[in-house]
Amino acid sequence: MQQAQQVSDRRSGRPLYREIADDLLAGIGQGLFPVGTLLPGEMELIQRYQSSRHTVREALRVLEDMGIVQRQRGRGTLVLSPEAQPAFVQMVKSPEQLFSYPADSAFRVVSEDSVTLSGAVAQKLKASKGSRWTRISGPRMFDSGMPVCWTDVYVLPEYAAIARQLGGANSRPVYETISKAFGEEVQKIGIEIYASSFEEERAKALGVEVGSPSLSLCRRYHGNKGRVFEISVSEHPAQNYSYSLEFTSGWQNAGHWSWNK
Amino acid sequence: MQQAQQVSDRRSGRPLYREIADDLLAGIGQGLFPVGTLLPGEMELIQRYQSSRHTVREALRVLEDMGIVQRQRGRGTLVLSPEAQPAFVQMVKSPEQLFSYPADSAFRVVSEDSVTLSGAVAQKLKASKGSRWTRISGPRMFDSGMPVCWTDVYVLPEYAAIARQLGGANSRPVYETISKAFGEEVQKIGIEIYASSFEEERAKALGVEVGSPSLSLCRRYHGNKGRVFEISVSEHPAQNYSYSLEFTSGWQNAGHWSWNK
DNA sequence: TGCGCTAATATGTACGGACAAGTCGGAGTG
DNA sequence: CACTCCGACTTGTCCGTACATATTAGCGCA
Repeated sequence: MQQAQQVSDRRSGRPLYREIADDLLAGIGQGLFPVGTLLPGEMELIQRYQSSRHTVREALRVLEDMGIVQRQRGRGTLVLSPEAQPAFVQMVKSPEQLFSYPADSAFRVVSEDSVTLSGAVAQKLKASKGSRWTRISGPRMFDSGMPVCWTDVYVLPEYAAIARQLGGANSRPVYETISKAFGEEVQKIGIEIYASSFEEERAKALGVEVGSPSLSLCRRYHGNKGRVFEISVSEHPAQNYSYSLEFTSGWQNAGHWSWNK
Repeated sequence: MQQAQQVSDRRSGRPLYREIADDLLAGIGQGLFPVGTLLPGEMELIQRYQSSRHTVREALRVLEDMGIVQRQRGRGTLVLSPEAQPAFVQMVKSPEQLFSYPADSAFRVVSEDSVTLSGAVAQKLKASKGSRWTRISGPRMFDSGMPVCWTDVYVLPEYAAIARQLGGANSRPVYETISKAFGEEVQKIGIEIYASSFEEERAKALGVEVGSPSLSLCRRYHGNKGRVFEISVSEHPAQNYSYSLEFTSGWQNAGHWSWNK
């Protein structure tokens, strides 16, 4: 069936380049073109499918956009993955949207200290036990006086200086402040969401009942070489905070970045 | 500068189609082609840049992959966004991973009834007040007896029949069962996460303390024409459940889905 | 006014050709 | 044996053409 000299009847209503892509995909899935090997060259595919180079390249482009293959000039088309990976993708225009802190709220720094992570905290932050961080803590309140959350921000000791730039008039996210000051480019953000309940001290600071449910978000920011340079933990009163996401059906894709040297 | 008769010198080392894409991008950013309007047609761009249709289309394809424009046969190229949007993208290979329910757990249906949404519930589900749904409720437990969560699944009345296929041996997600049985293709999934505390009835069913914190997830599944066909609400005991996400810097992309009817 | 048909226009698909540029192995040379 | 260079091969870029198909506006007609 697959790899026939010609792709079936051509009355399917599907474009030829899609038929070819499907056929190649099936061939990859069946092990005709194992992962890690090179696909037949364009010229060979042209003969195989009795088609034009343009059409064959269009088919290969589809596979590339799906993340199935990777093409490289002068070398060939490398098989990366055995099957189509329809992916649900969430889009966030900027890391800022991962915060979604209300604009009419402000962060107030109440403490800044240097800490060495104990086992329990290290596990919660997914950081290595014994590592040293500068911790900046305080509540975020609406201008109206309503509490937004309590936040603990952990940054690398060498970035401790940014503590003085936070709070008050500066409503920019911490990662952005660090990014500008030290040239860290955010490459990845990990978020963990869990529920808990407020212990006494923080409940008092936010003016909520002790033991009332809280929604906590732990965000880990990876910088230039994948190194985690900031971890923040925010604890929100449950009744006025929720976190929403939206995923859209699509393909994974890796394309159109600047290969140019 | 932008929209010159020819794109600068062509000695930049960058491919012509990228130069054209950059030029169009600059034009969009400067308001020459406002968001919501149509870009000049391919033929006009060919004249403008003194290039071939193939090259112009390649440039437009770049913009489309970046999410800047959307192309539509017979209509034109619509400007969607004013600028390149390096986006943080979360990839989930399949909607199934949005569940991440442990394999060694099972859903037990304890009730199935037809409900008309009251204002409060409708607001929580983000559905219209007064709309009718079939609600399937029950706990999900580990094989060991530990509670995973309590789940309320709301499906369109015409899909009520799937209730009989749930629970017990069928550990597949509800959306998948509906998808197969009725041909709904999941196009979008919205998730809202919030914290709450267990009320008596469910606390008893799951064997947790009344009033203990819970992590709740409300998932809304959009089907063929964007219509919501399933809403599920899961309430997890906080101490043994967290939700984690990972975002990677990349391009937003929307391509190669099956437009085919 | 409202409807349906038609023509113009836009993008999608598919064919053809040519040259550029990167990769890799083998022939040739020291 | 190690190194360089060259040529074969592969994908990238770019040009040309033709026809298919979806959309829309406008015309004609009831």
